[in-house]
Amino acid sequence: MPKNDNMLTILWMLNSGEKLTAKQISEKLEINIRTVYRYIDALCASGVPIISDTGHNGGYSLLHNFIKSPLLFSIDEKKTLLHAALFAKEAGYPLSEALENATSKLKMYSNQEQESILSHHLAGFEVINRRGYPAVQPVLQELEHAVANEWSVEISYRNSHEEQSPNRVIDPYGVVNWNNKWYTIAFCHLRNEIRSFRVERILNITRTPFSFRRPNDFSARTFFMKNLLPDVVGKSGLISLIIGGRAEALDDLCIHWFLEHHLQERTSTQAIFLLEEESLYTHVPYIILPYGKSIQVIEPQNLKNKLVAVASELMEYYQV
Amino acid sequence: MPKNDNMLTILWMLNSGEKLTAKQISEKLEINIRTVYRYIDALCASGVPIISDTGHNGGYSLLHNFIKSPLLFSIDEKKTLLHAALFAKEAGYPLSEALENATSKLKMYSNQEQESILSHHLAGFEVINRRGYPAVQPVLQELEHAVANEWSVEISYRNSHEEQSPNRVIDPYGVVNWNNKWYTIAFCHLRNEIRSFRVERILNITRTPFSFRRPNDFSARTFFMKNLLPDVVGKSGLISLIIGGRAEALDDLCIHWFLEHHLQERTSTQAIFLLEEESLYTHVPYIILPYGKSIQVIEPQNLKNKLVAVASELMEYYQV
DNA sequence: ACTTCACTGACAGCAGTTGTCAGTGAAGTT
DNA sequence: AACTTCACTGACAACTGCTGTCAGTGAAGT
Repeated sequence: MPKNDNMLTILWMLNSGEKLTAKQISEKLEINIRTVYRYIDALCASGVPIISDTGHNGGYSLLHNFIKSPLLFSIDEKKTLLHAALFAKEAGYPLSEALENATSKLKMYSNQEQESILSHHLAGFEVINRRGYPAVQPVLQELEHAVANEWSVEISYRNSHEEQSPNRVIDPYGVVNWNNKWYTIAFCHLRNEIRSFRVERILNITRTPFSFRRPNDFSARTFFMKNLLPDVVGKSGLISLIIGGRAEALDDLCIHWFLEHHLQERTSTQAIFLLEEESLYTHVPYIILPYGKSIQVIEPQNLKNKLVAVASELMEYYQV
Repeated sequence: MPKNDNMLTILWMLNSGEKLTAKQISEKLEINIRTVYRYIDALCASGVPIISDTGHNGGYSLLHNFIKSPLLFSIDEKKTLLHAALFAKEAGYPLSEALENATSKLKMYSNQEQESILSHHLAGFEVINRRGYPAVQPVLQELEHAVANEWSVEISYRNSHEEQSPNRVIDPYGVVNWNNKWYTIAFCHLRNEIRSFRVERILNITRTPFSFRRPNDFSARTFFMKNLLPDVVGKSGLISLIIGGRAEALDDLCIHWFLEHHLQERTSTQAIFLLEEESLYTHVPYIILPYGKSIQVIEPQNLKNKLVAVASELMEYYQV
C-alpha cells in the first residue's frame, strides 16, 4: 500500500494550495519521478481536477482546493494520539476539557474489535509525572489564549527577591513546558525586554484591551534554550570535567538537564564534560554533591577543592 | 487498481446502511470471497469502523454514527491533540512515525482559515525536555508491542551490580514513563516476581514464541507507584520534617518527586513533611544538600546532625 | 538557443495480490 | 446435539501490476 499512501499524500500536498513540480514531489516522497507521473495520471483518471503547467514556473496544482473525505485514523494512529494525550494530561496541560472531548471522540469511532485492541494498547501504557502546581491551570489557559490571539495581559509576578513587584503588562510570545515546569516567554513592558516567567509565580492575570504583534521569526523554543544554555561551541577557556564512578550513577548524571548539554564523551566508567569556568565552580558542585560516593571527580583538582569548601561550609551551616 | 476501486465500492455498498455478507459482496464484485475478507481487513486497519456479525443473519455493516456524521474535530480539539503530540514527541515516544502521520492528517483536514488559526496556536506552544537516551526507541517499540500482544520477550539486562546477569525471559505487563524516564513493569521468570526495569538498561530484546496473560486487575501505574512510594498513610512512627527558607527554593523542594508525596503543609516561609525514619536519614540528606544555604532544616535536630555527618564525609572524600 | 518541466513508451525485475484449499470458531436453527 | 450459516486465518503457487531506468518528445518561458 505504499502506492495508495503516496497518492493520498500527493493529494494533500496539492490540496494545501501550493504549486508543486513532479520533481519536488518525487524528492519529498522518495520515489522515482516516473512514478509521480503515473500517480498523477491515476488521480486524474479517478476524477481529481489536477492542473498541470509545463515550462518555467510550471508544476501541478489543484483546481478547487478542498477535498472532503471523512477523517480516518488507523488503529496505530488512534493509539498514538491517545498515548500522546496521556503525556499532555500528566504534564498538567491546561485545556484538559477539549482534550478529553477529542479523545473520547477518537475512542467512539471504532468497532468492537478495534476497541479491544485499543484498550489493550492503552492498558499497559502509563505516564506518571510529579503533580506540580495545580493552581497553575487557569493562568495557563489565559496565557495560551493571549499567546494565540496576541493580547497583552497584565500580571502580578512574585519574583525571586520576594518583594512583590508592581503589576506589569506583558506581551506573551509563547508558552513553554520545560522539564515539566511551565514558563511563558513574553515581552515585558516594565523592563522593555523579552524575558521568561515561571507560570506558577504569576499570582494574577487579567486581559488588557491592547494587542501586539509577535515578531514573525520569533521562536519561543530558541529563545528559551539560548537563555538557559548559552551556546558554548567555539568558546575558548573551556575546562574539561572528568567524572568516574558506577555506570548507573554516571548514566543518571549524563541526563541531568545542565550537564547533558555539555557532555563530550562517555565510556562505561567515565564521563567527560566541557564547561565554562564560572558554571563549573558555581553550579556543578551542587549537582555533584547528592551523588555522594557513587561518583568521583577525576579532573580538575580545583573542582575537588571547591567541593571540599562547599561541604565544609554546609557542615558549619548545619552544625549550629 | 481494481483493488482500490473494489474497496471503495464495498465502502459505498455498506454506507447505504445495508447489511451484507461476504458472499454477497464477492458475487456482486465478481471476486473471490477470500479477497473480500482481505479487503474488509484492510478497511478496518485504516480506521473504518466496520461491524461484523457471525452466524445466521450475520454479515457486515457500518457503525451507525459513521454514516450519519463523520469524525469531526473542533478547532480546539485539533489544537489540543496537536499540543499533546508535542508532549509525546519530546518524551521520546517510540511510535513517532504513526504519530507523525496522525498529526499531519489532523493538520490537513482544515480549510485555509482554520489552518492559520491553528498555526497561530501552535507557534507559541513549546515542550522541551532533556534529550534522554536515544538508543532506547527500538527497545521501547518492541516492548510496546509485547505488552499489547502479551508476548513474552527475552532480554539481557545490565543491573546495578555491573555484572552482566544472564538473559532472562520476562512477561511485560506495561510500559511506564515516569519523570521522563522509561520503565517496563514485567513478570520476571528469573526471579519469579513482578519487577520494574529501566528501559535504557535493556541491552538486547528478542521476541519469544511464548505468550502470557496479564492479570485482569493489574495496573502498571499502581504497581509502579506502590513500589516507588509505599503508602505512608496510617503508618506510625512518622517523623515530621520542617524546612524553612526562600519561597522559591521551597517551591522547588515541594515539587521534588519524593518529597512532594510527603508534603503535609506549606506556608510562605515553611514546608512541613511527614516521613518514615529510614528514608529521612538515608535519602533526604542528599535531597537537601544541593539547596545549600537557600533553605534550612528547622526540625528534627537529628537530621541536622546527619547532614553534618554527610557533609563531613564528603569533605573527606574529596580531600584526597 | 537554452532551460525547465510535463509526458510517453518499452522493459526487466520484483513485490504485492489473487484464488485455492483446508480448517477454526461463534451464533443461531432444527 | 447435530446442523447450518457465516466470519476469519494460514499457507502457497501463479500471476498481475508496479517500480525504476533509459531514451526521447513537446510546450512554455528566458
